[in-house]
Amino acid sequence: MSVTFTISELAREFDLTTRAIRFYEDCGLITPQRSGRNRVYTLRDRTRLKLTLRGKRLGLTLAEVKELVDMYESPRDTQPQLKKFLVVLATHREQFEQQMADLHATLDEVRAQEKEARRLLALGQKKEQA
Amino acid sequence: MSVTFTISELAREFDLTTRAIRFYEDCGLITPQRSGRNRVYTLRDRTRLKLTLRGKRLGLTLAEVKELVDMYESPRDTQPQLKKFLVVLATHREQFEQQMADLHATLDEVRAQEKEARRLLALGQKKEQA
DNA sequence: ACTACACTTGACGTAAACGTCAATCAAACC
DNA sequence: GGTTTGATTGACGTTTACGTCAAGTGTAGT
Repeated sequence: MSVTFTISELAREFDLTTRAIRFYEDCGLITPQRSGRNRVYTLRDRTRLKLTLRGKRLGLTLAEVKELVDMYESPRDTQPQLKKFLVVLATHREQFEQQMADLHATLDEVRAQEKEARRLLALGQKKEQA
Repeated sequence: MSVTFTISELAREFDLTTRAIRFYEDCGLITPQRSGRNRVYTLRDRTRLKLTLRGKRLGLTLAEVKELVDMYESPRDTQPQLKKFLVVLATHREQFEQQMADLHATLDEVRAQEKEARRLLALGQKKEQA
């Protein structure tokens, strides 16, 4: 059976233009097969596309996304490969943990502002009633 | 007393070029005073610069950062202002919460990969001893 | 056979976020 | 008073991530 997708199916699903999807291919993020001239996307392509968009939402460049996603599928047979893999992973993890801290701080501030604004709003509406 | 900074002091502290700092000024993110031709930065400018960099690490555009940071200092005297403020805040919060979910998922995956790689590495080193 | 529609490649355009000169200016040291 | 040192304002260049035509190809419907 093997599920496949056309480029416009994926475009609709993820709210992208076909141009964007082809661009991701140029960057090596997805490598669809062909049926004649036309691209044929597999579930693996769809997954990588999804990972790409998640990476984008995190502010990664497409090159960074590629490094990450490729790594998940890279060979780790030899000891040196494993060691290098661990080094790169640690680098990425530190960056993500920094981002997590930034995100926590920002969300805390946003929530505090919301709380204060709701307080002021309620206070104002009380006055209106009087 | 009132603490002030020169552009290169800030550049050193935050590991930026002076060009970048001036560019942030062009975007309206900081509005330093002048001493003759030279820019003079206050603690407020420094804070806004710090917020700018945090926003950048989260993948926000400078325009988005400006919207956020400006909002924190915007007037919230009237009811309509407060309501609009709350709407914008909610929008931002949703985006950040999505990002938080993305970040959690990504970090989980990175940690899982690290764990597996460490396992394989230890396993391989055992073999070497034999 | 003609049309419509989806897909293709190719090329140029664009916004964001600076980098990288160049020319100038002003204060400060020797 | 010449010269480093650090600041200024342009102005053009660059990378990333696509948008936007243009022109052609392939297949399905009438």
